[in-house]
Amino acid sequence: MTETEIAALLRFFKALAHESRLRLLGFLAQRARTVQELASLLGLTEPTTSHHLGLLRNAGLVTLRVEGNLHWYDFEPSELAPLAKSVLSRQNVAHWAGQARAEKPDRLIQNYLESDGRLRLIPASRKKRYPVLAWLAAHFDLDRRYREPEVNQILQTRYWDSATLRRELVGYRMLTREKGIYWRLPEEQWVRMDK
Amino acid sequence: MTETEIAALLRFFKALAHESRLRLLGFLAQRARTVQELASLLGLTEPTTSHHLGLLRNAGLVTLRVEGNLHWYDFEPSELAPLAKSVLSRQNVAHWAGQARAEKPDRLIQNYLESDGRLRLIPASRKKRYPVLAWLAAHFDLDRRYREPEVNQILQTRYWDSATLRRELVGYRMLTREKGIYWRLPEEQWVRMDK
DNA sequence: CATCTAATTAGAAATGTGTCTAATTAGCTG
DNA sequence: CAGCTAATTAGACACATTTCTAATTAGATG
Repeated sequence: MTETEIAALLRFFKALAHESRLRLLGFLAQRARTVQELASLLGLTEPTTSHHLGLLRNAGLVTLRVEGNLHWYDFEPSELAPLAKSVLSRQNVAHWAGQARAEKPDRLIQNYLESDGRLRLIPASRKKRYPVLAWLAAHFDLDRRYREPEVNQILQTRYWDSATLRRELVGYRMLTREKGIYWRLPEEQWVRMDK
Repeated sequence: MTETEIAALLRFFKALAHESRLRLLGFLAQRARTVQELASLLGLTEPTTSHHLGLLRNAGLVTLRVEGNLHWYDFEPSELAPLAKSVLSRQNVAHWAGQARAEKPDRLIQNYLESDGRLRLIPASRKKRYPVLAWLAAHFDLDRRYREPEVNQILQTRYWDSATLRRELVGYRMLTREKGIYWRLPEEQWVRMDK
């Protein structure tokens, strides 16, 4: 086994040898996320989060897609991390996330909220609409079924046009519907940000 | 995923996140070894080696079998390390060992050598004879074939009774013979110390 | 049982890693 | 282009890990 292969192996194991990074991978295995969202989920600052993401990227465990100002990281092991490709399934890794930190909504969402916490408007650009819809989806329990009036009622606490929100949520597969009954889908089934 | 499962996962990755420990695992994947032999192979002191072995053991990657005064460690992942069991084959891990450090024979062997480097006697106890025979086996190239007189000649540089040594080496499957031709076997085929 | 040997444990110095604040870069928005 | 936003980079400090020497433990040997 060559010098560089050992070095790659070492980078790989070192990347996984810290709780913050396991949790980061967990959240990324659920769906692609931006740095500030991850920082808020973990309760760390953005520079620290950025540092950890750099290590994960170096180990070939995550990818980065830059979209304007936003950096979308995703759990996507490369050939650099053959062990990861064969062993770490998205499903399993998603469980490493653990408890998210007290979810004060991140700045991006805050910008679209009134002081009373209601939505000012639905962001026009796809890349800003996505996190806002994700935040709305979190208003629903994963294991509960809802009838349409209930869905509307919940959404109306956040925005006057509940019908549009409902349609958008279904479009992104954050909610789904069958025979008039709605329920929330787990994040790994959402239409991915980057697709 | 529970608190303790994450903790176990973390112990596992941390155990693998240091070059010395990857190399230790490499040497152990070849065969069971004592602390002082490992220390000598890595070029570390015994306390340091002992410390690393403790971490590996805690992570469920190696086992320890005490035999009198000697502690035999072996690469033998437990259920504590499910990832290891499924992914880290003995064969592959053996390559992590890398270059052994300048092999000044360890104390145990030194005790059986004259000042000129010749063997004083063949240790009577199985557990001391084993490392001495391993040291003798290293006198032979892995990829070469030897005729019996050659084998005797090499062994006679170390001890007067080459015939007994030759028989012992074959018995432990450190050497093997077919139609009067001898060759050295890789360590993973030796009769294991602990069996 | 006195002594020797292999290993571990204690404790200290050196090195490495994680985290923060402050400064900087790069992209977007009016 | 002036100002704003998301992210990274720099630098400093705290915390954790590695490694050593010295002391201790536990088994073997005469």
